[in-house]
Formats: sequence, C-alpha cells, structure tokens
Amino acid sequence: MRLVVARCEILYTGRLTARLSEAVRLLMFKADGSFLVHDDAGGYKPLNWMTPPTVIEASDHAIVVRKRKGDERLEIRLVEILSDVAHDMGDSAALHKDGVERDLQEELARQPRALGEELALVRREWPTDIGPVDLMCRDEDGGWVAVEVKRIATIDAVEQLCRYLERIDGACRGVLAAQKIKLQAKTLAEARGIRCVEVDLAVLRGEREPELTLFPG
Amino acid sequence: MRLVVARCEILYTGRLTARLSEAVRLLMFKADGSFLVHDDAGGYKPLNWMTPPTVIEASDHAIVVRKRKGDERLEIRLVEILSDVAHDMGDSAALHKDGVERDLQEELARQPRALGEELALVRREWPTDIGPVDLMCRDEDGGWVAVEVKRIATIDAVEQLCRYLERIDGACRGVLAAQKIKLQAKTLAEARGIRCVEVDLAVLRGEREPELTLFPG
DNA sequence: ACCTCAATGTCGTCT
DNA sequence: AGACGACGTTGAGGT
Repeated sequence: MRLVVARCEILYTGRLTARLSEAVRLLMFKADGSFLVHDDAGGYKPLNWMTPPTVIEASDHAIVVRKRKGDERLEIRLVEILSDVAHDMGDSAALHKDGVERDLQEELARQPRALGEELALVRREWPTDIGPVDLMCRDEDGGWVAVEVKRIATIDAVEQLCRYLERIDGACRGVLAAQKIKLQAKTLAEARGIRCVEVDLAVLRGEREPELTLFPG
Repeated sequence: MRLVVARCEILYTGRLTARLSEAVRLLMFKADGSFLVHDDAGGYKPLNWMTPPTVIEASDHAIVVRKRKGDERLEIRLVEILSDVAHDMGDSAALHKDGVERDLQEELARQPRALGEELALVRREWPTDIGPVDLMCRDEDGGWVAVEVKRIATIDAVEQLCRYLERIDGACRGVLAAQKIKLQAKTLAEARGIRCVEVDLAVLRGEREPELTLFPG
C-alpha cells in the first residue's frame, strides 16, 4: 500500500463529474489497484475513489487513475507532496461477521415458534418466480404462512412481502419479523393484514434474558 | 490525521459482531474522531470503522474506539507497530458534484417535452402528504401527469410512484424517467400503466448527439 | 430524535 | 455480464 499525503486538486469524470479544489489530502493506492482519496474529516466515505480494475499513470505533477474498461477517470494535479511511503502488508485475514440477516433467518428457522404462534417450518428460501420467501411455514390449522426476515424492516420490506403473497396466489398469510420494525412499516403491514414481530437475536440464542415487562401478558 | 500501520487483531461489537484476526493493516484516525481500518485490497469500504462522535482510549498494546453514545465499540490489539505518523491537513475544500438526480430533475423541468409527449410543467417538487412528486405536469388534453425522476430506476421507484398516485387520488397518470431503468422495473411499471422513459443528461444539455437509430420512428 | 430518500452507493450471490 | 437484495449501509434533508 502506497500512502501519499499531498496538496492536490482532483477531477472525477464518469457516472457524474466531481471536482475537489486544491487542499491537502491522503491518496491511498492499494495493491489490488483500488484508489482512495480521504481528507481529515468525514468518516467512512472517501471523497473520491476508484475500484479495481484500474490503470494508473503517473507523471511529475499529475496522476491519472482510469477504469480498465469504461469511461471513468480520476485526474489528480499534484501541487506539493508532503509524504510518500509504501508498506508491504502481505495478505490480510478475512473479516468474519455474526448477527447479519442470514443469522437471524437461521435462528428463526430453528425455532419458528419464537414468531409468537405455533408454526412449523416447511422450507427456508422457498422459491417463487420473483425471488425466494425467507421462511415458509404452516400454522396449527395447516394454513400457509410466509415469513419475511429483516434486520431492520422498513416500508419496503412490507411491499416485498406483499409481492410474494400476490405471486403465491393462495391462502397464505404474511408475517414480518425483524430486530426493529419502523413505525410506518408497522402501519402499512397492519393495513395489509400482515402481522409484525420484533425479535432479538441474542434472546433467541439464549444469550440474554427477554426484557422484563412491568405488566406481563 | 494519524496513520498507523500495524500488525493487529480487531473486534467490533455493536449492531453486530465482527472479528479480524491478526494481520498488517492501516489504522486511520481523522481529526474529527472518525476511525477507519483499511487493508491492502478491496477498495472503498473500510474493514472496520467508527463515525464520530467517538472516544478513543489508547494503552500500550491496545486501542479502544467507542461511540460517545450507545454500545458500539472497536477493540484493537496491537501486536507490532510498523509505522506511526501524523499529518496536519488543515481544512479541506468541499466536493462539488454535477450529474446527480437533482440535476436530471432540473433539466427535465426545463424541457418536459424531452419526456416524449407534449407536457407542460405545473410544479417541481409537488407536495403530497407522503413526500413530494418530482415533477407534476399536464398533458395536451389537460390531464395530470406525475413524473418520478431517478438516475437509476429499480422496482422501488415504481412502488414509490404508485404510492404517490394513490395519494393524489384523481385522474393522474404516472411517468418514470431515468438514465437507466432496470428490466423488472419496466415490467412492473408496464403492469401498472406507468410509462417509462430513458433519458440522457448529456443529450438533454445538448452536449452529445442523440444516439442514431437504424429505423427512426 | 425520527423518518425518507439518494448514492460514482458498494458488495456478495446467483442466474 | 446482468439482476437482485443486504449493508454495522452512509449521508443529507426535512419535520
């Protein structure tokens, strides 16, 4: 990885145009061709960037980063280079995540009764022609229940579930399960006869006690 | 901005859990409290990060970055520090963009006939109780036409426009205009009686000739 | 504080 | 290569 701190001016042309007037910034050249421009504030997002595959051409006072295919390019005019160092980082280790939507789906597949009624799992990722239903279950009367799982459910999740229900075309109820369901999503779900359940992954796993309620059921 | 290159191990806990086993990485501490971890590959996204406001506690062989409010934290175990430098970058200059959705909307407001029929603009950002319609127009018969503008239109754009049309509650057609309309969006739009138009900002501005068609209309 | 929508979204996954 | 959905989405703007 090469790290250049320089006073520079930058022009991006491609999907749109973006201009950065002269200032001191960090230019980051990664081993795989990735290029990032960061400044000293505003976390996470680079001001400018290009993802691989790229072609990098450097002259004395300018650097051009181009996409190998397509019309995107970054032109950097270098006014003053304050630092220029390279580090060999070798291969990095992979990032392992836990607690994403997939984990929630798996845990609910294992214990569908956590959805608040006597459900039996029929299939995970039940296929329809517009995509898979997260969990397809049957209730105690043998009725079909399609469950959409989200980490955070917005109005879009309700519409997604409704599209499935339209396609399934039969007596099939919908249940929306998420760690957090936005108010508007709840409202729309209610209007469309979809039940909402908020679940907590840590509780499902037995890692944490369910929240104490002052006036239980 | 402080740049540390170090062999380290990192644990994130908060909205989910994520672990990075020991490897050499770049740790970036920005002046505003932002913290980023980057790797020598895989552009754009940091492996781990924390946006301000943060609290940073450093001891000899460990750094902890916490959110000032809430339960999110990053624990970095430092095995070997290969480099540790700081740069004063001063205030950076702002990024100026051109060609985003807003620019497309403005250009279409200026020449609504580019939408392929004789439309007259009534109002930009026409208010409804669930948000503004991008362009409200009238056609040559005096009928109302709501136009949703996107840079790239997906199925969500169709749903969004439909929600507006429901609310407007009257004879009002819908038109979806975008630089690129995804196939599924076109299909759903057609099914709901919404016309689709693909437009090109550069052509609208007269900066580029319209593409030649082999068999013009 | 909350919600909505845009983003050069990016990134993985599957067809 | 294109389409689709998740993302610790992030970030901006409005109420």
